[in-house]
Amino acid sequence: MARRGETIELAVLGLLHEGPMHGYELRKRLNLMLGWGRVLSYGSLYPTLKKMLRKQLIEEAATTVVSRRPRIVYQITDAGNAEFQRLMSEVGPTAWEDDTFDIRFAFFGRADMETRLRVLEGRRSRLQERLERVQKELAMTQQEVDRYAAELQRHGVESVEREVRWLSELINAERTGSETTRPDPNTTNTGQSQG
Amino acid sequence: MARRGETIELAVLGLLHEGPMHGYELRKRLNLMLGWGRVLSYGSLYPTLKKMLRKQLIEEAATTVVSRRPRIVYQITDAGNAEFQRLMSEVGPTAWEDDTFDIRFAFFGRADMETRLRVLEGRRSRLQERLERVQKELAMTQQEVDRYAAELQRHGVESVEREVRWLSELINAERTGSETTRPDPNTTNTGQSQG
DNA sequence: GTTAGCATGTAAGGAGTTACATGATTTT
DNA sequence: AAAATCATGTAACTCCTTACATGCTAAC
Repeated sequence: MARRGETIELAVLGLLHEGPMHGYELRKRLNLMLGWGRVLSYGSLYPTLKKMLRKQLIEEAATTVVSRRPRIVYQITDAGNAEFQRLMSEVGPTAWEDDTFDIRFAFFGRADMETRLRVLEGRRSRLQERLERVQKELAMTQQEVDRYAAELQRHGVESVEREVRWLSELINAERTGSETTRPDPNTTNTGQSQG
Repeated sequence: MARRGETIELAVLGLLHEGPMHGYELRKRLNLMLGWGRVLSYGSLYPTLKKMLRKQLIEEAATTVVSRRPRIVYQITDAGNAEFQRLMSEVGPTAWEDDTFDIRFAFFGRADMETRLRVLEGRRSRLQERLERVQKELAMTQQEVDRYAAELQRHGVESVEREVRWLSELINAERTGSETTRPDPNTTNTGQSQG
């Protein structure tokens, strides 16, 4: 079973799928990819790379160009590929928590449809359970909630509901095989200058 | 400067504002309040309560009814009130990260408008910076992104834009003093004890 | 009278950040 | 030549979770 710490490993394996990369670049790509929350630190990445080297999930690539800069370029091994597939198709809580779901989703292109559907549906079920639980408890604890606390609740519920709809669209798209998730290019966003 | 760990303390202080409570109840309320991410564990809460006792931010309340159950009821002290105000009005990164922003927002009813605006605007600026940074890097790294990775990006941007709009509405409501959600008769600041 | 849930705690350990330390190379 | 950024790494520390340990009380 995947411990939480394997999230970084999965991300590294997924990125190295695209081709050899060195640590610094991995960090940049990773932060861009999941930049909506935390930022991955060197103190976390480099030890992980060392560990993955030991486990032979990755290996140092032969330097093609004679060192412009002293850097260690990593590439994925066969064992690494196998581990990537194993982690991607894994079910259970670790697969649909916020962070780890995002990583998995980003690498969906390398997974088969069965896996994609399993992860998407698992995530959706989990969010729906959260919604039900909160709404039940909310109904039970019918206390005079403060205005701001109530607004936070409302906003939270709305966000999760939106996420559920997004997942449903994706699941539908997978099932029908239709490529385009959104046919209309003019959705209501494009952040106007709000003052 | 507030370390990250003071988030739980802030939450406890905010909840105890409503009245004395014991640990088990605090945990339930907290998990309901910020149930959208992690769940607070006992191993985290109880040591924090002990620590807060030592710092005299809270104290054991005299048991009014002779113990139905053996439980320790805590209530907030004057020092705790002061600390609560200090934490609420604190600026800087710790105030507008995801988790800690939610807590602060939930207790806005106990903060003055100046503080509320500062926190809301700080949070909005931060999200806008993220958006700009990501979109700039996205434009720079004009690589052929995989379909799923692109969809994840799009969804992420959309979510943050939505959050920014939400914050803008709230800021506007604060400024005009209009209470769009409901006309709440009295949510006066400077938390009144109920006893 | 036994199960389920209330209630409080501790010990061990995981996961990751911060701060530190070092040096090369590109840009100004 | 200086500053910025690229690039790698380590040590200490923080925060929190998991798992364990204990016992009460309400309900069936």
